[in-house]
Amino acid sequence: MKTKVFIVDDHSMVIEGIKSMLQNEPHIEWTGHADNAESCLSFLQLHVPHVILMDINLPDKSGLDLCKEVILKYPTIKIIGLSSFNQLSFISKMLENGASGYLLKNASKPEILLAIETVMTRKKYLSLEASEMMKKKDVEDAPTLTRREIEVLQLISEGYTNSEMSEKLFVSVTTIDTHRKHLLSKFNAKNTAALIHLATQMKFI
Amino acid sequence: MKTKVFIVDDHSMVIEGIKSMLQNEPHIEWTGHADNAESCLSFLQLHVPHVILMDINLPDKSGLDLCKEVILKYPTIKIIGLSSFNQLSFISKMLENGASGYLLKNASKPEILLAIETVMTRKKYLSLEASEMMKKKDVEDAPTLTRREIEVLQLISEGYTNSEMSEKLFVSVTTIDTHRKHLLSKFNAKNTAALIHLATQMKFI
DNA sequence: TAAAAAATCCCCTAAAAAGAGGAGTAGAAA
DNA sequence: TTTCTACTCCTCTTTTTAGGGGATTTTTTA
Repeated sequence: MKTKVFIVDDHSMVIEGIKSMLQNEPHIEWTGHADNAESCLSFLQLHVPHVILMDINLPDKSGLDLCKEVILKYPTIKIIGLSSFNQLSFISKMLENGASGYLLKNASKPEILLAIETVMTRKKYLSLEASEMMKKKDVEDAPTLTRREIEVLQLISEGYTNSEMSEKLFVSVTTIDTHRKHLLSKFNAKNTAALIHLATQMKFI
Repeated sequence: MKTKVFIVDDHSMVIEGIKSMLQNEPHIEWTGHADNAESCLSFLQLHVPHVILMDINLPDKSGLDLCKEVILKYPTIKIIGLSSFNQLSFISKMLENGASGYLLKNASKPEILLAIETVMTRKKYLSLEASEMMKKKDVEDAPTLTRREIEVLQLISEGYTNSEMSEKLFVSVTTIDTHRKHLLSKFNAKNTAALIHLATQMKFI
């Protein structure tokens, strides 16, 4: 079965570029294109593709809103967000709004084909660059920890209590307590639970 | 410039399959194949390809060792590990030994092309399945949580105390306490810190 | 519809963590 | 040489969590 692909983008260059890449692919059927949200929606009333490659910046409506709308009306359609920018906020919003994938506009032919193939099997596809972005997320505002703090943090996450740590590290319980307080304030965490959650997400542990 | 690709695998079916997929690709030059480590190494003395697709299980030597050896002698060569198994230990060892990528033998044509393209630009490529594996790790022994438990778990990780949660969820503090106890026992965690650490790693939160 | 699972509520005690202070020492960097 | 940072140690009080029970009422689901 051929995968029916549709594209919405207001730059004809992008449309032509991708079209020429996909045109001769045996497993792809090019169903058409639209250069704005309005005409995309009217096309969908006549014909429902499997996959829509959707620009995030459209003239009449943001791709984010269009994405939400399309998914609501046609839940089977897989949407792959297209953008020139590798901005985290775009990527995550697009996925929140129901998109199955995200590609940069300079994506290569094999990458586009892989993305289409991947979303068709009910999986998500993020471009390498995009998934890198998703990974780092909060690494920006990660605090700077001292050697001892990292050590204590690690032990806390393993379930050690203060007194157990003090024995393990040959220091007083109050010392451990101090490190712990410093960790809480550096991470701006209300308590241990929040601390460990943040620290784990930020890959400290 | 064409990318010179070489393959080492003792199954001729795999070689033929991949060869037929890559043969007519304009950017790929098929330089040949070997069915064991020995003949691979002697081929490399005559001709250095850009990319080697390397099986992990070879008759005379493990792909892991061959990988290390090739990288040592020819540091410019990019190696993509091939395996039928999606085993975490293989994947990580292959990468430790200098490989630039990892593909399952049932990889599709676009995925192979993308992998080659990706490693050629000095980046790493892991198959979707492989990178999923790298992510989830311990998901196997993840406990089954109830709706309420997940809800409470989430709030704990955000730093809520029992009394705060009881207000938020309109239940008694003792109820929250019970959910908490169940969480600790389900995760086999000694305390909240260990609980949140495990739950975060297992992507519950 | 009956049994199982989930969610709710309660008791008690002990242990651990949080919050608020202050303070001395060794070593590195300015 | 001074200043800064990391590491260490302390007291005291309050809050929160853990560990041990037990019990009732809704929902699921077989």
